[in-house]
Amino acid sequence: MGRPPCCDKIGVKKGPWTPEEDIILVSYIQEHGPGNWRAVPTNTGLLRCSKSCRLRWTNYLRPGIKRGNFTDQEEKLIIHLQALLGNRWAAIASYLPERTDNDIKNYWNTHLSPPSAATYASSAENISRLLQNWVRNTPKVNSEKATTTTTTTTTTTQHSSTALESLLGFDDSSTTTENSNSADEKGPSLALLETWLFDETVIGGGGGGGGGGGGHEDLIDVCLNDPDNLF
DNA sequence: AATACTATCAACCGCACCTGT
DNA sequence: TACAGGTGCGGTTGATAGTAT
Repeated sequence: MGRPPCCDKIGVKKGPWTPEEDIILVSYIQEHGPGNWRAVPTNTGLLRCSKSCRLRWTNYLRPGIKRGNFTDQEEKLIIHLQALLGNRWAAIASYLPERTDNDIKNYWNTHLSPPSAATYASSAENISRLLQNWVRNTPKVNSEKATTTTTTTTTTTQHSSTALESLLGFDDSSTTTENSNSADEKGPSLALLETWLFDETVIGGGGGGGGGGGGHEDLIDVCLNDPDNLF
């Protein structure tokens, strides 16, 4: 069933991009906008495959990308989101608009990956415990917000820890809903979790502290007050 | 000063999903 | 409804820079 490759292997340049290529790509996209990647190599004369052009744009050339070290807040957010969403880097990146999925993925693999993941929430029980704690401590605001999304889910969450597990998809029987959609298309349960996630009292969690800076609050503010901005 | 080792990042590859015909 | 093409995503690899010996 061989599907043809996205581009001819012959005559396609690989490896690092040169500044000249970057300029060509950027000016083309400035003129035509991103999209129709298939046409980009043809129209620009770049000897690159369409995927390579898209990748270069989204990971490097796209305006608004923040490079350099991740802040404490970003790191915490990534850890939280990874625990919730798994390795869905694109979905995680949507919460960090200034970072690319590739960046986040690299950061996770080099700084955070297996040990942190294991210690943070390696098991269903762990997450379930966290969520039970959340349910216990959740201010009404959260419930109300969640309720606006869906009342049935809210009532369910408040009463059963097994339901919490199934919400997260630990129960195989619930995988249909879980798998059918990507994280971008948030179901009610995810909306709940998001609310929990961005609730600073939970994140700050009693304590710890590492110094919750204003930057974190800013980020949360954006998430809570202007979520559209994130997508 | 030279070499070896490690960490980081950019880019590629293949698969899965989405959309149009 | 089925098929084909395009796009997006996640995993992996290779190159380079930085650090230690």
